[in-house]
Amino acid sequence: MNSLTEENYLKALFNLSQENGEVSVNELSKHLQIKMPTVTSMMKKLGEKKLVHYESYKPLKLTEKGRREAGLIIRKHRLTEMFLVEQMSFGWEQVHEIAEQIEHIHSPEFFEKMDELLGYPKFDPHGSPIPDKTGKMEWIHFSKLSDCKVGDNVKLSGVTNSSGDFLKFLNTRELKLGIKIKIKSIEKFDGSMEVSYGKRASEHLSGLVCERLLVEKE
Amino acid sequence: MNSLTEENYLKALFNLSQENGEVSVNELSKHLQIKMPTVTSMMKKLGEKKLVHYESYKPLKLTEKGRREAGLIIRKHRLTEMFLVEQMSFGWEQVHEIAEQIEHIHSPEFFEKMDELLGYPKFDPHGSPIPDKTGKMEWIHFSKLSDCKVGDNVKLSGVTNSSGDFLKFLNTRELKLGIKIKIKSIEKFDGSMEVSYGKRASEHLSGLVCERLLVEKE
DNA sequence: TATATTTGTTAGATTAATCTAACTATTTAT
DNA sequence: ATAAATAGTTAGATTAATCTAACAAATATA
Repeated sequence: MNSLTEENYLKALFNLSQENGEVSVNELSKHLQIKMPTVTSMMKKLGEKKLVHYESYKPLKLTEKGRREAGLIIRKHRLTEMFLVEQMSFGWEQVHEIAEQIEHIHSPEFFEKMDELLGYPKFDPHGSPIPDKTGKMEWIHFSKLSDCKVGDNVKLSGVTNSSGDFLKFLNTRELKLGIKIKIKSIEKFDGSMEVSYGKRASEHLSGLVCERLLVEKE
Repeated sequence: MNSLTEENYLKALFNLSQENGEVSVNELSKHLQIKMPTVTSMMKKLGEKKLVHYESYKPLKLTEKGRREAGLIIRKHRLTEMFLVEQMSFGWEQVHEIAEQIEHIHSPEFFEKMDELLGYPKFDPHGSPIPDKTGKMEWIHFSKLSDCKVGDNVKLSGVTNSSGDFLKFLNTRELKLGIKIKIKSIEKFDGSMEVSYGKRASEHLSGLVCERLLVEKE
């Protein structure tokens, strides 16, 4: 059994290694806001538990076992977010903080029931995939809105940032998952876009926002 | 903010002091399965935080503040049990373990929402009263079935023990809250009873079981 | 390549929560 | 009323998770 603290390290490693599979001590330290020596010693401990491949001065990598355990924590987190939105009518901007705590509950039956009540969802309210019961996660190929071209018609399918402030901003613009967006023009130097969607004929989205919106091309 | 550990001491004190308002270090130690010296030192700490009246060799008493904070934890526990039974269709024998963990979640909105979805319940699935938002709990005057007389017609309104085994036993006998029970005879020397209820014309209940069933006289 | 910067590790201290062993106070029973 | 039993406390050790200070390795830069 892993401690709550260990679970948080595993989860952070899982999330950070999404790109290249490797994470530096420094990166992990910054992400968790925990000083590097503390991270080093935890990595040694997780190394002994065969959850992380640890060697001095080498980048960190989760083992297969580590990836599985981390995936299961993230599964609990995302199922919880979905449950809060779908069954308890929370807004998608409210659920991260609560799920951050509930993901550490030890009760297979509890999450099994959530999954069942939700109809075995594949994505959470922010469009992130929910790992399966073995901790495995299908990786998805959504594009960033910022990588699209003028004239593209796309479907908003996810966000790369679940901070309350960002999601509240999207709420004010009626930007929710599933809507169709048409790109009317792109401002080269700052990456901002002029788009239309729903009842909004013309909206300006900053480069930062476009970077954070994940879309599927039709 | 109290730690999870502190919360568990507060809750235990609250539950144990239901009778006389005072608890011995020994009692608390046994209940929590934590050695007495550890309990003593935690009591000093809670004393400094003004949650407990602590004096060497004197019985322990929660302060007003301590009683409020403990009541709020128990509120979260009981709301959770109710939510698990009513909204997630768990059995009443399954919910204690899960609620034991969820009671430590810090999120007023989460429990507020539960309360609302449940229609502001006053009792949990085992018939225990749910403290209000200020941590105050109405004390209730249910009698034990074992204190009733032959011929009494009573309503089963609560249980004093929420262990899975006991509740599963009640399930097998179709004994659930709300049913009407008629006492047909009492065995003096062991306190066991012959009763009838629902479709069961004659059932034998041991003295131990009768001690644990709370009823309201008509 | 030599130096400076950044990254990572070691050593040692701190805090919370726990324990055991030894001692003291209170309560119970003869 | 004294001895025995029970309850409570003190002292000191342990473990997990954190920190700072000092040092070492790796990387970037001049």
